[in-house]
Amino acid sequence: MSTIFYQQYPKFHVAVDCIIFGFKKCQLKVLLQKRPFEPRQGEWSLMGGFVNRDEDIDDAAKRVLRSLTGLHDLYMRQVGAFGSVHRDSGNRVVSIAYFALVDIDNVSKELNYQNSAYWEDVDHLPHLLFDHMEMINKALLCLRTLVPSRPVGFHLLPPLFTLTQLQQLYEAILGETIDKRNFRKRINEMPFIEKTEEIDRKTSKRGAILYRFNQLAYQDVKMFKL
Amino acid sequence: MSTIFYQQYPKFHVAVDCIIFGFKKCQLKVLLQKRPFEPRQGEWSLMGGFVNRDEDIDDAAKRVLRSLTGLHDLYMRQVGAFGSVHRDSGNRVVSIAYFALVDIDNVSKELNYQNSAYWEDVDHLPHLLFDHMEMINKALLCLRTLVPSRPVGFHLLPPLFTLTQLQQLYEAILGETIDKRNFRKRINEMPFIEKTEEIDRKTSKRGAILYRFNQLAYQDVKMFKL
DNA sequence: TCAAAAGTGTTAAGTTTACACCCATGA
DNA sequence: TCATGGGTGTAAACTTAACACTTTTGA
Repeated sequence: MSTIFYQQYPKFHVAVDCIIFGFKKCQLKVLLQKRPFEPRQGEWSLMGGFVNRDEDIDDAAKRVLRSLTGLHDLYMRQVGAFGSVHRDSGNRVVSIAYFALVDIDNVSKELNYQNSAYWEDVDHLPHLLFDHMEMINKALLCLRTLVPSRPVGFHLLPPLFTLTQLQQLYEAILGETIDKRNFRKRINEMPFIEKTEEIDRKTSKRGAILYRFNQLAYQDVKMFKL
Repeated sequence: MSTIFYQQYPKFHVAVDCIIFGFKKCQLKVLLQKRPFEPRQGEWSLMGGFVNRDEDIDDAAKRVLRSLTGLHDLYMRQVGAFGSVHRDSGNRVVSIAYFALVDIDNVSKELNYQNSAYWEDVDHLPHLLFDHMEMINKALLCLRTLVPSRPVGFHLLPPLFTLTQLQQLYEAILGETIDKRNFRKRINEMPFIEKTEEIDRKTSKRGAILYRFNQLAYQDVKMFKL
């Protein structure tokens, strides 16, 4: 074909970097890697990987996410492309950042261990390699913009959750306290957040009703506000 | 350095594609190119270009934008990276989309002509090359999300504008009609949208007061709502 | 003199916020 | 029996939405 046209132009390494968010003990967390190889071995970084020749960039991100979590279907969105000339000290690499939301207990501890990956609180992050902090900040911005108007927070929780857990999740993401009664009033108005028969007894003596997010019921309504 | 590490990984062409928005006659418009070269000569497309070896991707976008508009400092934001394997029928190309907002009368008609570029209404777009329509749709989404909470619309207007123009701009971007009195009430509460002494007589017999957006005054307030 | 766009306030409806006490249970 | 987290409603403040007529002037 007309591939000759393209030959005069330079080529670049293209990578993906993944910001994996989790939630535990009222804290929003990111999965960081203590880089297990050179260059810059031992430094904190996001988990990344190069895009393969016959692989969509989204699929490269899925592959990297899977390799670190063991999860196949997770919520993932592109954050953006990072392409400063000297962003990677080793070579010119254009990297595309993705963020993912996972239920932290579903993530393979085995794979985390193998990859020297650890959960760190988003508001106590160590110094990071290259422009990875910038990537996290942009991902956080995406998340904070998305979360009040789309029911995405549920991906960070187990399938059954209490309203207290849900509220603490929103407080952690948005960085502000929410009035308990107002919060529950709003949640109760959403037909796709369903009360179950189950009771959680782990966090209180009295026990708390467990709720479930019903994706199908949400399809009918398609409206969510904080 | 440790560049050996990178050598085993594939390299790709990296391009930028620019969605240039303008506003004229109550219509939001995009600058499209009738592709003047092979492959796919004659098809409608966004204006794009390959990233140079020692060029930040943002700078590549600025270069392309300048080459088509003649403008140096324009409002520009990244939309995202597009990297499906077969998105470009010629070769594997990862493309990063940017959108820009311009005052349509500032754009060089000369350069538009040289590049076979034409302004088209966003809601009457022709069939476009590759995934360029997808890029425009994502850019529109960005714009529509941004516009009600950030004072970016002004980049689409001349330095002095009437409130009717401003309202029509918002109506065109958001695709909904706005109540005139409510709109003007809100605008009047924003100290950084300043009345001038000038009167516009082009669009009405009576004449309309011209306003100006004061970027510095906005820095102090930093709040804008619709 | 009339057509066409500019300009101007009030009221009702809806939304958001603030706020405090009782309940159930395991230790 | 008491400490802990779970659960519940109302009223005031604020924000948003709906609505119609007068002004100016060039043709």
